[in-house]
Amino acid sequence: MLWQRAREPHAHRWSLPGGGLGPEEDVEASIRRQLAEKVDVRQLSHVEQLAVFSAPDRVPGPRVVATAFVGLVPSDTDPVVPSDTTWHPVDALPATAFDHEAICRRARSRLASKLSYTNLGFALAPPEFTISALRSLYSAALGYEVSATNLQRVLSRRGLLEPTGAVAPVGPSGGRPAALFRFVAGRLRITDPFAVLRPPSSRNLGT
Amino acid sequence: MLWQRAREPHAHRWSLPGGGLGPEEDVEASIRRQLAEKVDVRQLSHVEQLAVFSAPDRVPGPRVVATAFVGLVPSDTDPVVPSDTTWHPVDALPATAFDHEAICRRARSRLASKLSYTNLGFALAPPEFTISALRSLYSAALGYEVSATNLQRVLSRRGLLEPTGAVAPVGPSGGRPAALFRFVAGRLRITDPFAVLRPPSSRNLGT
DNA sequence: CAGGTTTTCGCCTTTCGGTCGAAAACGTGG
DNA sequence: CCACGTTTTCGACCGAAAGGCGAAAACCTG
Repeated sequence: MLWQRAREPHAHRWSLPGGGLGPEEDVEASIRRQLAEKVDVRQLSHVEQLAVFSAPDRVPGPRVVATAFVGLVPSDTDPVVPSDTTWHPVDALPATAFDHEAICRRARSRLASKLSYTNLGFALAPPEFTISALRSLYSAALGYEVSATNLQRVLSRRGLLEPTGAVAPVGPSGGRPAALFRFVAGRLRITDPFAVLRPPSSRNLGT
Repeated sequence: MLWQRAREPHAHRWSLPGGGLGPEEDVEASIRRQLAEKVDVRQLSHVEQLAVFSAPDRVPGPRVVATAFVGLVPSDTDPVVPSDTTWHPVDALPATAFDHEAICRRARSRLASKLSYTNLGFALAPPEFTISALRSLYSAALGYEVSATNLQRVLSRRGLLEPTGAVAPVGPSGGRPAALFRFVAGRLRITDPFAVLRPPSSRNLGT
């Protein structure tokens, strides 16, 4: 989500939301406050620090050190945004201001990595979804196609997926109606990565 | 590596090395400069940003926003340090200043996670090592025992390990002399994590 | 040379991930 | 109402990865 700068520097270029750190807040409170001016922050399903960007010349004029965050919203949310603000596909960004394109690339890389070895998928998915919808989400976020069969098995084995019992309405071209799933409650915050080199005799999975 | 504060605030408590950001440097250059006052920074095998700590009351007096880094040195290095500075086991930290204990815990957690799904092990190991020495390193960093057999197999399969041909001198109680290994050159920087949910038909491993 | 110690290696089992194709469950059009 | 296309689901198979175990190897000491 970018907004188009009206004034110099970098007028007309697109910019990440953000702003100065207030005296009574930490950086996460600050970014949530900045975002609240753009969207309904209650729709944020996940927020995490990305990195500090501090090159002396990253912005013209006085030195500005930025703490970049990754904020995710479920794919079904279409928040109302101000007129200068729109969503852009991360693969086709417009001309961006300052180092914001590099920040976006880092964020995209972080997302792709964490999708694979954590339960972060919950943050991208709507409350209920079909496996093929989830497959599309993962494929888009990872940048390559994944198998629906395998995706379902891997997430299920990790104890993340749960069938709702309902089925989705069928599409215009027919086909078997898809079962609806949700991420299990209690796994809606990011947890430990799924590690290799486990402790010996760890028969603790799936719970 | 902590140094003991001589003056208030938090006199006599132990503190992470660090300091202010200079006008002509980014945060990584800054932390390397700060560390250079304590140790030989050429021994640093890996440096990465950890997180920003920015609670308004994290230090008394004017607000200080800190960008914390993780810096690793190989286990065989014993750098000369100033008289106020010593190494401490991360499981038994002394009384620390400010929020530095929380920072250490986060760093420890980050290290344990990354050891598992990246090639970060190279940063902890000396240039040459035996498998059991490496096993000790991994066990200490992860906080639980790992199998030497499995560790060697996993790292070998990832193409990270290479035998030197030499063997280590035997210990006082005898036993078969251990073969020496090294991390393969070219893998001495952190690379992409080893991901699950791979793209279809990716026959690209081991190279 | 017997006994103790440590490392190494091969074998086995389990788990995991990837692939494929058949079957199921819908529409639609003759 | 039946043949056909479409989409989803599921089971089966396979290879790769990881964990576990014990025998063998290679050293010491007495």
